[in-house]
Order: sequence, then structure tokens, then C-alpha cells
Amino acid sequence: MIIEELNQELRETVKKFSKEKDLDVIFKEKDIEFEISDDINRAHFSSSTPLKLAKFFKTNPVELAKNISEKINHKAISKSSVEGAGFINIFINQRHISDEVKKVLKYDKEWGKKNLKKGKVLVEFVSSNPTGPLHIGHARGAVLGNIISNLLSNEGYEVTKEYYVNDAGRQINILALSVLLETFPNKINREGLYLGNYIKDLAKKFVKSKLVYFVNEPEKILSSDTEEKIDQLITYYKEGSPKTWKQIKDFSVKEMIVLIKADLLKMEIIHDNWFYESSLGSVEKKSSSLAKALDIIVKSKNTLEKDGAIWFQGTKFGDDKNRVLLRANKEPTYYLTDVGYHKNKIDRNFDHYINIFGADHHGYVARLTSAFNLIKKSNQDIEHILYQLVNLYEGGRKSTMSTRRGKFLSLADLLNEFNSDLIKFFFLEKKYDHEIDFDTMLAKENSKNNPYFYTMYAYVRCCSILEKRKPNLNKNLDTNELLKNYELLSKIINFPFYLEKFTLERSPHSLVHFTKEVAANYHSFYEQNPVITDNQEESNARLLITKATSIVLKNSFKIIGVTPLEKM
RNA sequence: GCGCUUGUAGCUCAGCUGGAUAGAGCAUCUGGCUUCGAACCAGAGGGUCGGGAGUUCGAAUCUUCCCAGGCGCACCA
Repeated sequence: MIIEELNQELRETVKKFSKEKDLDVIFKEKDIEFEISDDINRAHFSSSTPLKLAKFFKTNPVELAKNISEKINHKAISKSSVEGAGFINIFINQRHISDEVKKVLKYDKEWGKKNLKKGKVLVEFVSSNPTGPLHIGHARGAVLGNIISNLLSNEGYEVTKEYYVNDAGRQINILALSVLLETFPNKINREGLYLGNYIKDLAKKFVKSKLVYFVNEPEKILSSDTEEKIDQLITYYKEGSPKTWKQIKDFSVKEMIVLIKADLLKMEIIHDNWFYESSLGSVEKKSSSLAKALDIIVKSKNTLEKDGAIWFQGTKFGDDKNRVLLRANKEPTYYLTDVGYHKNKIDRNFDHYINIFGADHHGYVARLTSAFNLIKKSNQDIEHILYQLVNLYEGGRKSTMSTRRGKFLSLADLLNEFNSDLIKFFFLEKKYDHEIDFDTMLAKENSKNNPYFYTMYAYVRCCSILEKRKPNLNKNLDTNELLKNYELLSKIINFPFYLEKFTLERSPHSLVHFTKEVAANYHSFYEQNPVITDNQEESNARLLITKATSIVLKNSFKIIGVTPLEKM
């Protein structure tokens, strides 16, 4: 890539210059670089390096810029100058642009893709409890995890997308209880249980599909405390009708996962691996990930015993309090279970781990990271990406979502209103650390303004022209045409650089904005430059620009996870 | 109270690891379809970048203090 070559040249020049001056200063690499200019009338590439280094060289920036700029030499440079407070501005020549455009066409589907082997990454995302269908908040995590995975694998990482299924624990028992009470006649108050319509559906399906044993409702008086009462009921059915309990629990979890998978499939988001909490085994079993993780942490002397429980000394690592790992009754807490899960991840030998969580989990990150660092192998590391929550509004009024109370906007309902590619653009154009207020009515009214249409329309225009006439690569390019449209071409030929940047920055929204800009440049180009004309050379150059644009848009769509349309 | 996070045009958002005149879309206003798809283009107006202070050649961007919103502070998951 030209920018990398220019940076290389710039760094060598600066190095030479400092040797001449007999100075031995080590510079930060990012201080010595060119950036792609956003104003092509000013420059194709510009650098503020002289401004940054003037102090080290004890000279004024303009002077330094002149010195450096005179020494920079690259065959692609057509003009280089010093402007402003000490910026180096350079233009590249027509020959180079033309070569680059040819390269884009040659690489086609591969343009922007790196073939280097960069290591194995495990991306965990969605991981919603199978106690209810996915809702709009999960959808945000889903599209985010998907695009981050795509960006990474495009950069040459070997990516595994994983969904962690919490199929054990109290929440699952509550799910089972909710379905059970819906299945058998009883007069028990359902307060605190899962109340969504999907529970009724599960119960109906359960009755149809299985031979069930009848269970009675408990005769003894239940606690007046909701949570206590739920636990009493769970114990009553679990111990009183173990066979039915297990049947209904397994059935409910299985069915919920079927639903979740179906929703994700509709979004064309497919996890490579579904990891079940229940497969972690028990702490009693020495060989389980749970036991191994606990063992390592205890041996690292970062635990203490209090009230019969084993606590992790989180305060040593900046947590505000210590956390229980193993309860006095030898039951693992959720924390230990998750640490055990990460032990399992570690043993599967990835180089890098990314967890994509909703921002409501942020308090959990420090804890998990400290434990991870104690049990990891060297050269492994973990990273958390937190996305802010989606607020649901109904007619301007905020409505609080709750899976338990059955109050949420399900992904399935969302998909009935909007196509999945539209939803992807909607979520991904916003940075993930920004909250989103979602009002279905408003969203319907505004859906026409979704950048999806604007961007896709540019692609459709390209396709429709290319259907009429194909560019000829063997003919000479009208280089004047290329230079005239450099603003568009700059994005096209620097596409791999942009992708690398977006991946490194973990800023998928930038890719969406980038495609919007490419589309804008193309729309503008389209209005001003009839592509199919009698002037063969001119027409061919414009066809090449059209083809190159379509390549960059198509490759971007693939990473974003939307289907390119040839007609709309 | 402590911690994390957000505050940029009327609205929805980019820009934030310091760089040149703070950008889009929507809305408002003015133009453009007999020609490759007008789901588009060209142009106009609209800003104390939440507020104060600091760091420096330079601050929307870094530091700090306020103000306002969101989230989190379990032997729940």
C-alpha cells in the first residue's frame, strides 16, 4: 500500500536527518506518519510530523518540514510541498493512481483482504440466557459481534464465534417452573416468573410432544416472599417429580435455543460454537474446568476462606470488594462458573479472546479479567467490548424492558417490521458506546432515511451500468479522468488501509460511515459524469471507476453482513 | 456515596491515541429528470463542541473540577 511505503520513507528520512544532526532520539512510530488527506485539493497525503518533532530537533516546524520534504523520495510522488504551520503535503502521480485502480480490479473480491496468518481469536457474543427470546438489545450485540468477527477474519485472524449458553442455575429453574405451572392446572400466583407469551407456547408444545406425568400443586403454605416462594416451588417439583422436572427443564431450554438460533439465522449471524454451561462439569470432579480454574487461583494465593466459602481477593486487583467463588455448600457462584468457562476457553489455545457484553455487565469485566490473567497461558490476552443498551420507547414514552415480565421488543417482532440488513445498518452506524433510543413508530417513519438505502442504491447504480457495458482493462486509461475523481478513488485504493484501521480501532461504525462516503462520492460522480458515452477512452475510465466502486462497496457489505442487491 | 459511560447544528449522529476553515443525514429554503435507475445531485441558512479552569506552537480531542442523563455496585445469572 502506498501509504505504508510513504510512511516507511518518511521514517527513514527522519532517522537519517537525526543522525546528521547527531541526535539520538527515539520517536514514537505514530508520530512519524502520513495520513490520507480529507481535502484532495490540498493534498493526497499529508503529515504533521514536522510539527511534532520540531522540539526534538530544536528548530521551527516549517524549517524542519522543508528539510524532510526535500529528502523524501518515492516514485509515486508528483508534488510535495510545505504548507501551513509545518505540514508536508504530497500528491501522487497519475501513473500510480492508474496502477492502483488496476490492482483493485485484479484483486476484486480479495481487495481489502489480508492473507497473513495473524493468530486465533475467540469472539464470544450474544450469550443471552435461554430463558426468553432474543430482544432488540441482544440484536445490537449480535450485529456488533458479527461485524467485529468479520473485520478480524478479513485481517487474517482465524476467528471462532461462540455463544455461551447459561443452561444451568436458578434462572433456568425459574424458566422450567414457569412452563410447568403453565402445563399443569394450578392456582399458584405467577408473580416473579417468566410471563411472556412464549411460555404458553412452550407449555402447549410440551404437552403435545411428551408423555407427561401429572403433578399436583403443593399443599403446604408457601412463603409470602416472592423469591423465597419461587425457590420453594422449585424444590417441591424438583424433588417431588424429578422425572417430569427434568423433562420439562430440558425441553424448555432446548426449545428456547431453537428459537434463539432461528432468530440469529434470520439475521444471518451464525456462531461456530455453542458452549453449554452444563458441560463444564462440577467442582467435585478434579478434571473439570471449574475445579482446575479454582485450583489455579487458590494456588496463586489470591483467595481466602470466610464463613466456609472461598473468596477471590478482588481488592488486590482493584475491585472494590472480594467475591465468593465457592459457597459454603460447595456450590459454585456464577463468577466461578464463568471463570471455569474461561479456563476452558484458555485450554482451547486461542491467542486472543474478545467478549462482547452489554454495558450493564461492565462491573463484571474487571473481576473476570483479573481471574483470566491468573489462569491464562502466556501470550494470551482478553479484551472486552461493551455496547450501550437500547432503550425502548412507545409513542415517545420510555418503556422498561424485562424478559421476566414478558415486556420487551423481541428480535422476531423487529424482523417482522424491518429487514435484517436495515437493522444492521441501524445499529452499526452508531458507535457502540452510545445509547440508542428506539421507538418503533418513529423507526418505521424514518426507515427510508436509513443509510442502508443510500449506500445500497449507489451499488445498484454501479451494477446497472456495468450490466450495459463492461470496462476494458487492456486499454489505456484516461488518466485525467482518474485524477479528476481522486476523492472517490482515494477511498477505493486506500480501502485496505481503512479496513486495517477500523479493525485495530474496533470501530465497525467507521466502516458503515466509510461506505456512506464512498456512496456519496459515487452518486456525485454519477450525476456529473455520464459513464456510457461515445468517447471510448473516457467511457472506459469511468467504467473502471464504476467497477472499482462496486468492488469496494460489495466487499464492505460482506464485512458488515448485508446482502448486496443488484436491483432494488 | 463509589465506579464505568455519554453530553457536538432544531432532531439523529460522525469527528476524540492533539493538527490546517468542526462534518453528514433528517427538517427548512432554492435549483436540477426528454439522456446510464431522481431511493439521486448542486446550493443556502443553522454551532459558546454541556460549563469553568489547566497543559501548549495548536484542544471537540489530553488533565482537573462542576452540571446533566444512562448503567453498575449479590454467596442472582
